[in-house]
Amino acid sequence: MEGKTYHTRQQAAILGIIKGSGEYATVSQIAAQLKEQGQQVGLTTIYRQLDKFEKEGMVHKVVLDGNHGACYQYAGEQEEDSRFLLKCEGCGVMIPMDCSCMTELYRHVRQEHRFCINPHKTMFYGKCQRCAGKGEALL
Amino acid sequence: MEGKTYHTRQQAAILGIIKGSGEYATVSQIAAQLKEQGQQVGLTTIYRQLDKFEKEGMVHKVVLDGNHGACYQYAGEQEEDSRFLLKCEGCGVMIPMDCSCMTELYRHVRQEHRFCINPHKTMFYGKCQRCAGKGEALL
DNA sequence: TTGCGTGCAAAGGTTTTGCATGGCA
DNA sequence: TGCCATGCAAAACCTTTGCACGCAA
Repeated sequence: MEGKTYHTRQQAAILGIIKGSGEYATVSQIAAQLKEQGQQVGLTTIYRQLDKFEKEGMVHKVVLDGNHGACYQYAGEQEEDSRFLLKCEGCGVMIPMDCSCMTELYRHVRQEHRFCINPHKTMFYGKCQRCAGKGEALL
Repeated sequence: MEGKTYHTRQQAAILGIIKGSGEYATVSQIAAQLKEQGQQVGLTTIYRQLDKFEKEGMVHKVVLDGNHGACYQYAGEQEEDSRFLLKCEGCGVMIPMDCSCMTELYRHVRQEHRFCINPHKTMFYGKCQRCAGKGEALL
């Protein structure tokens, strides 16, 4: 059902990057970090490796408005259904959150709405405290 | 604070399309529908009008993984904080939902997490009942 | 008449694909 | 040695920008 796979220098390097920074990173950011390390890796390879990692569930992919390019994050241990992502429409910052209220919500949606949510792609847009405070002034 | 704006044939045509279908539509889909109606409108114009509409709150913009291009929907009356969007990772269908549980969640996040969510961009990914049933078989 | 709106062309990004080469097992 | 992985180049997309012209007010 599944062809064999090889372990390569590039694969290890990419994995090292996204494991290292627990943050969400775009393909170009990953490429830049690899370059800094002297580990030159082609963009195509990064795309293909991340796609594979995502299918395996090893990394999570999130597509955001405002950003250029999708964001990827190492899945790692955080095997909780209580995580979710906030992205501020004001300053663009991304804030990962963790709260049991989400576990509750997921259960509700699954039971009442017959839809099984993938917690790792949950995305909320809105305003962080600072930006909400500014009102609509400078957007 | 705000320059004057003109009403144009193109603006009316675009608004007509997104008002007509309550569904989410991409720019290219809108362009295609306009063409069908014999209402030729340049892509640039569609982008600029939708951007303006979004800033005015007249339409909502959502960026999705799997889709090519952002999706826009007429805001219309639905002035409720209880709506949210589900996108099935299996078959790609988008399911709008409406449930008071979200109003509750938004309040919680605002009070406990100091983040003010924009309800119209809320996006959940997951599996609809049919696709969840299929297990991981295909895909 | 004024100046916003339009649309073409071109540029700027990200992502995908084809294909020859490289390298793991 | 077999075959997946790589990476370059090119293509395919979506989206934005510059600029001259059109048109609403």
